[in-house]
Amino acid sequence: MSLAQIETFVAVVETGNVTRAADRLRIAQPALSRQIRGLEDELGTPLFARTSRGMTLLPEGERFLEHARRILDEVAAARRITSKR
Amino acid sequence: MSLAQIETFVAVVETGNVTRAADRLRIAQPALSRQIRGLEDELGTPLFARTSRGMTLLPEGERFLEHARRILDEVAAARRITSKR
DNA sequence: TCAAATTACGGTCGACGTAAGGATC
DNA sequence: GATCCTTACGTCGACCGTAATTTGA
Repeated sequence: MSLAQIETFVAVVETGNVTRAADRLRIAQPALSRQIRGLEDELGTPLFARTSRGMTLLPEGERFLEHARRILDEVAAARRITSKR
Repeated sequence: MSLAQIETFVAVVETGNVTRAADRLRIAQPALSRQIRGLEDELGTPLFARTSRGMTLLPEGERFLEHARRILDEVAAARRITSKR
């Protein structure tokens, strides 16, 4: 699991769509698609249902999302340890 | 910043020593040393003081450590979303 | 047939390990 | 001189982007 995968996951959740998530993160769709796939493989369960309109969260994805957001928040805070005051 | 760097950082804090941290994580010392250096470079501040006995945390390192532990805890929890019940 | 995701494929860049180098006691 | 950490250097694997393929409305 990588921070890039977690950021990607959240972007897909928020855009509902791999294409728009890729635009937002400025990387190509296939790279993003592979990151999601790799994450699901590692967890051993799908996080999204693929529809013809895009990706929608499954219950496992909802649970993962809670942790993902906390991780990204903590990472952002960790980056700021130096700029306090 | 990567999860590997964060894990490495915590291992160095807990062992007080790059050599023992490398043993614990089963990677070579230079790789571990580079991860710490890269982390410090990215943050723009040293996290450890280098002594002849090993590495001791600086105040910035103490602050980083709080976030690092929460990140690793959340990652562990995120990995477990699938094994609930 | 359009819009979406995925798979194939080749290239590049990062990160590793071994080995050598410094520094401190 | 022993015990740390760091720098040098060559190699290999992971990940990216372009292009082709697949799937569904």
